[in-house]
Amino acid sequence: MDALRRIVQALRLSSRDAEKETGMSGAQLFVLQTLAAAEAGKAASIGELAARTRTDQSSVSVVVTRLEERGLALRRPAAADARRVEVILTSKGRKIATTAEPPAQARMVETLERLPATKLTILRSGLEDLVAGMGVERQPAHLFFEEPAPKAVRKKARTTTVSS
Amino acid sequence: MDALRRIVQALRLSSRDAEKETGMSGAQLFVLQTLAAAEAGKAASIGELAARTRTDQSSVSVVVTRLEERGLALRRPAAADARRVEVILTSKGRKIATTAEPPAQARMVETLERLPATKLTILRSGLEDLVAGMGVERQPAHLFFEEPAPKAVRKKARTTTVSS
DNA sequence: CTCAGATATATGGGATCCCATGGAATTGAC
DNA sequence: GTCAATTCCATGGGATCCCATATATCTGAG
Repeated sequence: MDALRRIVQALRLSSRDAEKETGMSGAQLFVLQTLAAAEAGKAASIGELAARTRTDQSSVSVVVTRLEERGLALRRPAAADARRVEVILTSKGRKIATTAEPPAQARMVETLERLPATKLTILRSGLEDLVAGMGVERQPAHLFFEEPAPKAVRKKARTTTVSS
Repeated sequence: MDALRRIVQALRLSSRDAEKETGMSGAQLFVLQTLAAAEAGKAASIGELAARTRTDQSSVSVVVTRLEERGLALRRPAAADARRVEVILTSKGRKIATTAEPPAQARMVETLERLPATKLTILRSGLEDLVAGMGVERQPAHLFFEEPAPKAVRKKARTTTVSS
């Protein structure tokens, strides 16, 4: 738990540092990169982004507003469902999404790439156990040099947590 | 990374749930329990609590104010150094600190206790590698059924992160 | 003793997080 | 077609987080 707290704090502080350098917060960058990863010709709604980023839709809504203000993304009503908005990357936003990476995450990637395969497997398995033990829906833990996780049904995960 | 995000979100949501039940937020409870753990006859300063909880002193100051408002803790000038305040648990606060535990953390503890010893060792080692790879000062990763970590020099850790 | 540099903490500012809620749109039973 | 239930998202509210800063205090060199 203390190691987790250290990791979380380092990520937070790194996010703040990156913010100073690039003018972009960690959350904004993360949403940008999530958008870039999702756009195989397909825009993402606020709810989808929220599921992908493991945050609440209201938080994503605010972050997207910030991105809009900076010309990095824009909202467009979805054709199939007027309640939905689609979030589109601008070319400016795409450029940032494909080049920027928060330093702490980069270091985590490097560290993981240096691990022996068996250790990495067990680490993943252990984290998976933790996720499962916390009553979050059971899915393989995907580390960040793998494919993004499929969209989780966020509401359901919440329900499970409450019921425990 | 996704597993980490899930864990973090589950902890956050659990903190919110606990808040609804007990009227105490996760941060407040965590500071309370950190205080209770530290008080082998010794009060803690704001800076010490910040180091222990891996958060900024300004955040702890705000949380302690909240605890004071609720009669769970109080501030007292330190005898040896007039810049310092000591944070003292009240009996009310102590009672809560020793009985309440956020559900998600309890579930993490249970999960870890069920792991084979070898797996647990490797999990700890892997997390330690992650911490080290992120440029945080190198110390053994203590999991939460062990002794609290010694006080880290927080400023120094920050410097290391920046220099990377 | 003096004072520059360092330390401890409260406070303001801004960003993010979740909860709650309202308004608009969608869905499907009747 | 009607309408209750559900869904989607923007917005407000409150808590927490870190950075920056001001004020008070401490420390140690001169």
